[in-house]
Amino acid sequence: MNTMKREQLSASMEDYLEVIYHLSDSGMVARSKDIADGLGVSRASVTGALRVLSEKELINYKPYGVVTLTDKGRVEADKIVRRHRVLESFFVDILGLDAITAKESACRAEHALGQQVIGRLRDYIEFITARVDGDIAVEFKQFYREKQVPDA
Amino acid sequence: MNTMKREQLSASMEDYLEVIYHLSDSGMVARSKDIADGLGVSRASVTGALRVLSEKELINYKPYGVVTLTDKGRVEADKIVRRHRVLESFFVDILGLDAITAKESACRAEHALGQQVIGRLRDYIEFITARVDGDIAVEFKQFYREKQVPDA
DNA sequence: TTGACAAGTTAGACACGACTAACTATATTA
DNA sequence: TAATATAGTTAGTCGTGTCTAACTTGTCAA
Repeated sequence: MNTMKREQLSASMEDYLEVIYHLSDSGMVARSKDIADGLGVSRASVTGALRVLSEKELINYKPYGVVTLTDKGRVEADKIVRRHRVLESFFVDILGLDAITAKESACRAEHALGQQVIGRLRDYIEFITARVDGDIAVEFKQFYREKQVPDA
Repeated sequence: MNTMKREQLSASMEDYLEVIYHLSDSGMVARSKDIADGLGVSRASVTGALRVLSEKELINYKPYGVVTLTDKGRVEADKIVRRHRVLESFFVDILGLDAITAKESACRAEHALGQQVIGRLRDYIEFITARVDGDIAVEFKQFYREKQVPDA
């Protein structure tokens, strides 16, 4: 029955997990230094976070050892990464925001929105993207450009 | 030249300011008790927050006195409330989420998204809402309903 | 006008997440 | 293989935001 721990991950811990996921993803082993660099945080902070994630059984971790995701950790990281991707896609493909703003905003908002909102957002992107009668993204781009410079 | 303090408000302080704004809005004086109830926080926490907001010159506050927004505070609160409203509107009017989920999500996301994203979102709502060729919100509602129950 | 209750404050504790400085382990390489 | 550089950990501190318990102030009704 899985002990039913209510332990929601904090935004910080989600960030750590996400970076570990991406580092593992790109073939490399997730090293403490890389995690620190990836999050702009001290190595000492990483050590603390690794202990927490390890206690929650989301990563395999021994002091001075390599860091890998457990199955449970991969599932969690997957959820986070998916949330991130949906948001980033929405910001770029629907709102037409630049890549940097989109990524930064997704990073911050991904911790604040639940599965219901993200799921609906995913549906919305699909819905808008799949429409055949006119390209709404293009039309919207024109709309807000005209708005920005009302009479230039 | 306004001392140019870079002091961004924390999410918590934004919440306090927002509640004070709404309490003042509805004619009443913002009492510590009401702020506490509004945020689901102890009265002691409110006292601490009021001191902080007072130091930042966002509220007028003396121990045991009434709390009112300064001009600067009203400007800040206004920004926060506007962000909140744009998000809530997006969640309800575009994504078709229920009022409760929309409000809760807006409360959490409003601290994570900057003016650029919120502004673009506002434009998007306007753009979609103003379209004459078909009601996209209604079409989308149909879309995700069919999606939820693929063959029921 | 005073006594009781409600509202507000203070003091002290705690959790979280970050930091620096100093130490230890591991790797590299001469 | 021994010296050294790099990576990782530990210990201790800090800021933020929360809490409870105890105290103070304010208010209102008898």
